Amino acid sequence: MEHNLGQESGPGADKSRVLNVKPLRTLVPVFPSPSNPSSSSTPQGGAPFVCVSPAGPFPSGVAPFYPFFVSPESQRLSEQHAPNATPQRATPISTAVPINSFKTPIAATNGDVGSSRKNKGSRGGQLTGEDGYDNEVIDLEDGTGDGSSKQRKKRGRAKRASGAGTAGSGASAVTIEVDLDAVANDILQTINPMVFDVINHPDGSRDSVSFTLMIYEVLRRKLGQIEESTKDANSGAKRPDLKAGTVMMTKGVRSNSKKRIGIVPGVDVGDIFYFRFEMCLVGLHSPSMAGIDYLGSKASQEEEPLAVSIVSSGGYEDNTDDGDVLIYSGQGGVNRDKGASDQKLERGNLALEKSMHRGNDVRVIRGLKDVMHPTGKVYVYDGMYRIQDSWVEKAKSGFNVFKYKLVRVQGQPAAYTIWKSVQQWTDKSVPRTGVILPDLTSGGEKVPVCLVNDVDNEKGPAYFTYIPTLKNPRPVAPLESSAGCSCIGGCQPGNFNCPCIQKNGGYLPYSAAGLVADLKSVIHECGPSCQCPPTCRSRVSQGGLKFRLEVFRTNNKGWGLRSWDAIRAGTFICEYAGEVIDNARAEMLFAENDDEYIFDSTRIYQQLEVFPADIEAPKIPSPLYITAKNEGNVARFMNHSCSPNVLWRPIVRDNKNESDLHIAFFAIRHIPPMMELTYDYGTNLPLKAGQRKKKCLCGSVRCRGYFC
DNA sequence: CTATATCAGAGGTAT
DNA sequence: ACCTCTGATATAGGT
Repeated sequence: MEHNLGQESGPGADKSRVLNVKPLRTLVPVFPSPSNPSSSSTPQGGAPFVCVSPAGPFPSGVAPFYPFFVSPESQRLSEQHAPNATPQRATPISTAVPINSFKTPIAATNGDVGSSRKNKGSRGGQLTGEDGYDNEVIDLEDGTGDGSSKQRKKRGRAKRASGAGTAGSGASAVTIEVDLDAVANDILQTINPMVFDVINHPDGSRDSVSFTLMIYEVLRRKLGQIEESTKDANSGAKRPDLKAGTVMMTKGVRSNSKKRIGIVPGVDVGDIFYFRFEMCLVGLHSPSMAGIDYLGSKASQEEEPLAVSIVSSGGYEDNTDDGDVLIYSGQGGVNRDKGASDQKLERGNLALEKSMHRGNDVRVIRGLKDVMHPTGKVYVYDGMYRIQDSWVEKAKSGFNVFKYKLVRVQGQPAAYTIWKSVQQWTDKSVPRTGVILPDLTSGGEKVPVCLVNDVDNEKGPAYFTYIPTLKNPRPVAPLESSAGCSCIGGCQPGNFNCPCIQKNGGYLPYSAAGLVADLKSVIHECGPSCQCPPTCRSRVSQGGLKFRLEVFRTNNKGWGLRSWDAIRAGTFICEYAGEVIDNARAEMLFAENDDEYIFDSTRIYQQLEVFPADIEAPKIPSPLYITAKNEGNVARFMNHSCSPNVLWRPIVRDNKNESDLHIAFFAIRHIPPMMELTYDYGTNLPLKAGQRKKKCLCGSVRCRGYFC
């Protein structure tokens, strides 16, 4: 909540006390106090914020865009305290449904469940009917326009699973059939139809790309969650990434489906991806595996193939020493059965050759190892490169390999070089410049959080004490039984006897990679009463910081928060630490208008309405107010944005006969390193006594103009 | 923890 | 039909 220039130094804040010395876990100064008061923040005297007229909440020229955002009226959080109110939604599929809800209807056991291909003649890519569910029709264009080219084998997708049902369905083993296509269809049915209009626009947009990726993530995680909880012992490798991707392709839920040379609308240089399919779905790079994407001789008006994009991710002996130059290896020369051979000037190799001669630049994606997830990769879109040279050389194998020298086009935003810089800071070969404090947590977290200013002369935020966790977790009446679980080795997917899994609708709340499976209104974690170890997958938010964050000086928003490490969508980042206060104290602080660090769970916030069911989220058991003015963690530095990349969710943890309530922040999109972390502060209308609207400086095209 | 093995895959191009 | 700088899991090796 450092959004306002110098606002962190309130009226009572003595400038000389900025960064006072305090014991462990307290902000410690490493420099003398500024002697020149002019470098200090603006004093509190005048109105620090531009107040927006109540008549015009949106800046002129920017119309409210309700199809994708929930209108403030419809999103107002209920402030009634209904402790046990977690009504089942009437939507076709709620965010969490016990698996037996997905039992394939008898009508759908025709061996082609969920596939729209065979039904193309009558229904094309419509999202309904095939699964036997009688859902409202959402008419989707089938982006392929060709339903018969692929006749895939349809194996019965039914899975067997043994184990007790969810609470109330008894403990007898049941055979559960799960049709993932039907599940996927149900999820797609819950999407706001207007979202598809944006996605299907022939020219992509940031929204189109963003929505596509959000839907893909929801599908992928949900399918993975279901699959892991229903798989039997000897089931083979599962690929929810492919399954979700196929569904999206089949239904035409993709952006920029027309392949093109040059930039891709809606995809920014520096954007990151965690699956090849993501790049495929947004039109950045089509092949699901191959490294070179090109227009065939038919597709390009010319008689020759032309390259459009390449992925360099370690499969060949590429050279990436220079951040702006890439020596890329051609494709081919390796065959599982026949062994190594010379590469030929065909396919992608030929296309790159032709593109070089015609001077057509190509998109470059660099695949890197994901340090947070060593088994996985992260793909960085590094923008346009010019093919400057090509030659043939002998690889280590002794066979000929094509090589292409690509040079990055000037004038593009930094992307891969940011990753290189972070790497250099990490291995200490180059120092991070502008560091004021190497670790403002003073060891309070497992990873240091540095304080950086390479913008102006501000020496640091106002004094506060760093605490890593919420001080007085607010006990709430347990929604159900508060008895913890007895999963000695940690809660396991598919164990429907685990009470914690039952509370999450039959699933673990987090994937094996630690991502939230879905952003349901309340996430139930294991708590002190549970017997599972701290490594339990249901304790993700209790592990402290994982990312190397830094508090940095923004250009115009005071201090902000960002990460050296890339953050994958769905990842827990931190909780909101501070001091829990009651309603009366919160009202008082609001009235004094002197606390910029109040977390207020009752604020209305604007949220992407991709899944309208999210309108009601988050349902918090009771209002929660936290002040982080005097004590807090990194969350207090997160600024507001009307197009945020972070979202909060309430976490409930069992603790004897009560439950502890925490606020956890999750990434809602992939966040490249060094990009500011922001969430939607929301609005509090009508304003509480003494409260003022604050001018929003997020710069988003959707900026509401204010927050409060 | 890092490296290697295994293998079922997907869309796209070419045949 | 053929190709391919995947990705999850398993196993072996190293520190």
